[in-house]
Amino acid sequence: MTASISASLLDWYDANARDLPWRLPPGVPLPDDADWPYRVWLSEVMLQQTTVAAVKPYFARFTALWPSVDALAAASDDDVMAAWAGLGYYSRARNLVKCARAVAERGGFPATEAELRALPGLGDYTAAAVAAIAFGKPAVVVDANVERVVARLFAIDAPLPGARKAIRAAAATITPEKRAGDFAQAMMDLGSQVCTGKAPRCLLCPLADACKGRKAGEPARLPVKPPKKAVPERHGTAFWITRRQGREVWLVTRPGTGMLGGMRALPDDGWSARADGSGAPPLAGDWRVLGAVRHGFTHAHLTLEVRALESEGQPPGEGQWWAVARIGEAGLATLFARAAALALAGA
DNA sequence: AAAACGTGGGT
DNA sequence: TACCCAAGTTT
Repeated sequence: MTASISASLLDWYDANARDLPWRLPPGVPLPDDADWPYRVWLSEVMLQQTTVAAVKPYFARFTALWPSVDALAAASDDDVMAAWAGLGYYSRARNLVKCARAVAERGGFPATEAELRALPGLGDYTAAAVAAIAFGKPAVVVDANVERVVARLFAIDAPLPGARKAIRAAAATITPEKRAGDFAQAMMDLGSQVCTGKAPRCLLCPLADACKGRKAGEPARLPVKPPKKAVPERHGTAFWITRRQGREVWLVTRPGTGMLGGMRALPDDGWSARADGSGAPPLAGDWRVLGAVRHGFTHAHLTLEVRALESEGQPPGEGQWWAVARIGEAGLATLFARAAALALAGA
């Protein structure tokens, strides 16, 4: 019974697998090549909480700039952070570099789930995914897609996150010894294309006959999720400080932890997800209000006012003058890229 | 254990 | 428009 589930799913995958830049076609043996685990790992980290469409151009750029884990390990933090700009969850990029250096140091990626799990930025999901997809290990790979598919398949009604243990145990019963990587990716393809959150396409599902959630009537209500918290509204100010008739702008590097940590940015008034900014500019002067940018984070919505000043002196603290013509290469996170766009439009 | 941590696309 | 949420990890 459970064996027939994995067999049905793999048959479906053989016919319906998505063609993705980091993926082998179904059934193709694992390459005996050190760059293969690197590409799997890189794609998995990029895909954490991030859509396939968003990842594609970043994966292409990273693999062109740094074709191997050794190349990435040798890159500067600044270059990697700048290349990650716009993808979000920047702690991933900070951990990416740490992980690359650790892996280069030990001479390649480890092949076991436990060793992978000990690397920076690899949690339960990513360690299992790399073990299965890069090394063919029969690891139990559970992401949000698998949670949804399994909760429905076995009609697990307990609410998340409490249901995770039961979901994982159920997932383990259908994980095959062979083609573990294909199986993991098949579950994720099924979850993203067929067993979708809102309107599952049960008529196209290779597991419909076995699905207890479908039998029970309302597969779309599973898995049961906890109520969502309200997202606070915050206000802050960013400062566009120029010299040389607006040809250079003052940029800072944000602290290594916290929001947009380690990213180059415009100076601001200390706003955070927890509190509004002070509004206080870093320099006295005749500031011009250029407008505001609205930006949604996971746990706060921000209105960022943008003020501009052509300055004689240097602002206090660490920072650098950056050619405005090259602002696109500064590696600004989307929030500050929008603020910069506003400044350039109003200049 | 709960909260922090980005962004863009879909509905 | 507003809300949802996607191949999660860290503290």
